[in-house]
Amino acid sequence: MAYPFSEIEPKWQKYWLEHKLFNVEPKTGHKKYYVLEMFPYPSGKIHMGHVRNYTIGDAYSRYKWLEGYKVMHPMGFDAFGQPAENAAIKNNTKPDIWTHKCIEWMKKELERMGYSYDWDREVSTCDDSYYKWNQWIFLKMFEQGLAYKKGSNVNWCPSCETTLANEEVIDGGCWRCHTKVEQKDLEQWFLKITEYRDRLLEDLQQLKDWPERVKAMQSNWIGRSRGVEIYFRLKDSDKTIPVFTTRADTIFGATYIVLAPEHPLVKEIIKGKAEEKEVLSFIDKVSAENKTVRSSEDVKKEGVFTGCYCVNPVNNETIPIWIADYVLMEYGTGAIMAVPTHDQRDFLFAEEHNLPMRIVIHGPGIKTMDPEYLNAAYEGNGLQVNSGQFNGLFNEEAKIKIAEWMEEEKIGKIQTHWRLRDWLISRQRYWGTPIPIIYCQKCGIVAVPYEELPVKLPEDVSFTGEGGSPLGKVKEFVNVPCPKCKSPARRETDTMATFFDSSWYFLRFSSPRFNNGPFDKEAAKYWMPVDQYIGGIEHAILHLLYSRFFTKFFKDLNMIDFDEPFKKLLTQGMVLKDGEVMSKSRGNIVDPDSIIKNYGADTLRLYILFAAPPEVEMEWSERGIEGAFRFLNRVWRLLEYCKDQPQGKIVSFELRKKTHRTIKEVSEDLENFKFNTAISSVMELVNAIYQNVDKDVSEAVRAVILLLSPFVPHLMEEMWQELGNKESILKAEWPQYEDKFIRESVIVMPIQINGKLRSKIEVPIDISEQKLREFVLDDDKVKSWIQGQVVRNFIVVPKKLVNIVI
RNA sequence: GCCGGAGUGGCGGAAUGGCAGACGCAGCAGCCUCAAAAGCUGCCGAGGGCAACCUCAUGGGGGUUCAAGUCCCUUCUCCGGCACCA
Repeated sequence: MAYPFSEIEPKWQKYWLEHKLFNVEPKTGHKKYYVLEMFPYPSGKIHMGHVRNYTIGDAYSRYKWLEGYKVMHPMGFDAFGQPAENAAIKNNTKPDIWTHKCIEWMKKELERMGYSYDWDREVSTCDDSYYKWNQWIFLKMFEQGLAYKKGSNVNWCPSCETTLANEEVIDGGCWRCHTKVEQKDLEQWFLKITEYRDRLLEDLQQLKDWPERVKAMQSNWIGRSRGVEIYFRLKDSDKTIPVFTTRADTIFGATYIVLAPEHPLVKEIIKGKAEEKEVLSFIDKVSAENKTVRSSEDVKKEGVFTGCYCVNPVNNETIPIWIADYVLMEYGTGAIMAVPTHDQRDFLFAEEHNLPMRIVIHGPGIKTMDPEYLNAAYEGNGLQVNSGQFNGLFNEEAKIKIAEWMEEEKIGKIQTHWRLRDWLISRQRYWGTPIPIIYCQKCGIVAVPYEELPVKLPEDVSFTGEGGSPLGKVKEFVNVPCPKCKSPARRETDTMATFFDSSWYFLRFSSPRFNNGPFDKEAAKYWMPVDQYIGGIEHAILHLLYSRFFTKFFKDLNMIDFDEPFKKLLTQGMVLKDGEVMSKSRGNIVDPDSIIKNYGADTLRLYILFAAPPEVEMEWSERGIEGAFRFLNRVWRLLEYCKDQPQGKIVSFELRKKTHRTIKEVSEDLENFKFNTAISSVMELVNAIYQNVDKDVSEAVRAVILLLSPFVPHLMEEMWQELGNKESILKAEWPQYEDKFIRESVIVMPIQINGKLRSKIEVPIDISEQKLREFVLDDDKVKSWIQGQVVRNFIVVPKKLVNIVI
């Protein structure tokens, strides 16, 4: 008979909720802990990804409770966003009605999993009590010049009919619908995240408990490159062309320069030259080419000579100016110095067009100084040659010396280039936070006064699905007086990207009902930073970068006193089915509901933690679920050996040892999120109990119940109560192991001969080396192995093993 | 190309430089049963041997060490990020 999970689980869920066991308030003298999982978009249904994410957080959170911490473990909903608009059109309803219904369903699903949330702290970003503070933050940024509007070439998703941030473009497609992103010239709102680029990069070093790959991804995205801007004067002119290089050490080898075809100087310098026609037709050809085609790697590098020359400022050499398609206007200055001997792209281009070369770095592998014999550029390190007063220096050193010298001579400037661009946050959608700005004919761009916040989303909006910003069609919303001069003005009809909402929700949780600001300074001081954050790797750049930016902004406003919002980060792996991500289109979704129905939430929780370490991908297996279920039934039946037992049953010392060791192992594993091995240790203990059912197993069973309770909370509450405990297991203490059971008096010592295991002998743990040697050499197997051979070495690793070298 | 991560049985996965494969899944055998299910017990990397046991084995090749899945060098493959980025 399977254990009655469908009765046990709802019973305890109700109990936890009614007794408010997970509600916390700041309290002096208590250790606080803040566990947070990335809050979901309320689609109405949870999927296995949620289950994995939230089960990891819940197990850890419950463990921290038992350890004696006051654990804040909140949950909320990232409730703005496009799917609600689409659903509203499809189901002929309104986004807010739809969203609130979804939130209700979703909450029920989360409750059915037995998660330990403090529901009193719940927030939804679509409530005006929340988005009011989005607007407040926006206005603070606007005041500081960190939020600004500008016209530029922006990413446009034709399917979502809205703009996208650079971070939202994945492989040239929209992050949500994968539609190919187009470019459009539009006036849009940006946040000056670039103002924080140094700190966003440098502070990554503080994040000791973040995964390397996340830090690497952010660092790549921010993309700092240090180098020198060098000024090449045009021959017979006062004009200069700046080029950017990270290899100032190769400047003496620059034998020509190359401009991007779009470079503004090109048309000017070729005017009247014999080459003008050819150059213009080349420019036409390149501009007709698709941008992605042009930047793909295997396309041959093409270019033409402009007929113009410039002067290399370090040696006054006159060198030709070319234009080529492999130089991009978007990066650096749109112009490069070409050093074919030490840059492979320049090398290929120079060979193709028969341009001169000169070696300036002498690497260890280079035998001749004659570039004629090169068949590839040498991009490694070496000593400077043909480099004037820098000859003989190691190039890495020369790189710095040359840069400094160029600055002194005013022929160059040390510079840093960044890949990170400002964050485009305006969206031409309805279901988001209205941007609190009014446009006045006389006063220009005017901020909505703080006391008029929130600018509420109008409710009676018709969704036709025919495109264009829906808010623009609501006259009462758009037409307002200017806050300054009271003359008729027009309200901004774009809304904020939803990533704005999620960039600070972790702070809101510390004081979710606070109405004098986005969060209460004191509460934030107590709870923040988040001690443990858990979520998917897909947010490695987007959400995590934006949240770090907001945190630094709040620090600059003196609202908080720390730099980084998330102390420790765990990125959980995806749940796969048959080697692929579960998705509707693949039709391989396993619905958590059906698993709960057939096996219970405890089984699902146990399985998902046991099947793989949390940070790696896990393959879904129905057999695995059955195994987990089998194990829980086995645990449930342990009660038979605890209740109504005959008096005078003997306590097994071996079992006590196993029990205390298990406590030690599970505690250590939990600290390191090694749920899979923690569970396997408990499984071993359960196996050991079944080997000892004729003895008194009560201590061991009690340990099993406590150790499993973070993973399997409902069943363990039930068993805890069955053992006669009156209070919730959450009021119990995490078990402590006793040293005397961990220490061994006798151990089985493996004996290796030449590193290979040949025998084992049982010896007292504190045996002297002399005694041990005697025992070992007296062992029959050892004798037969070393028979007639000389023992060259006798290595004893105390309490570990013996290795005899013969 | 640069940066980050990973390669261990049929499968998921264990191993502070010290007995490779814990635990689970699948498989095989037995017990229980009229029978089945459930449960319980045992076996379960490959090759050799009646057996005791031996040999090989952690992507490949070198090295350090008494001892390497683990450290170093090199190489291959896969996954992720960035990239004609100067």
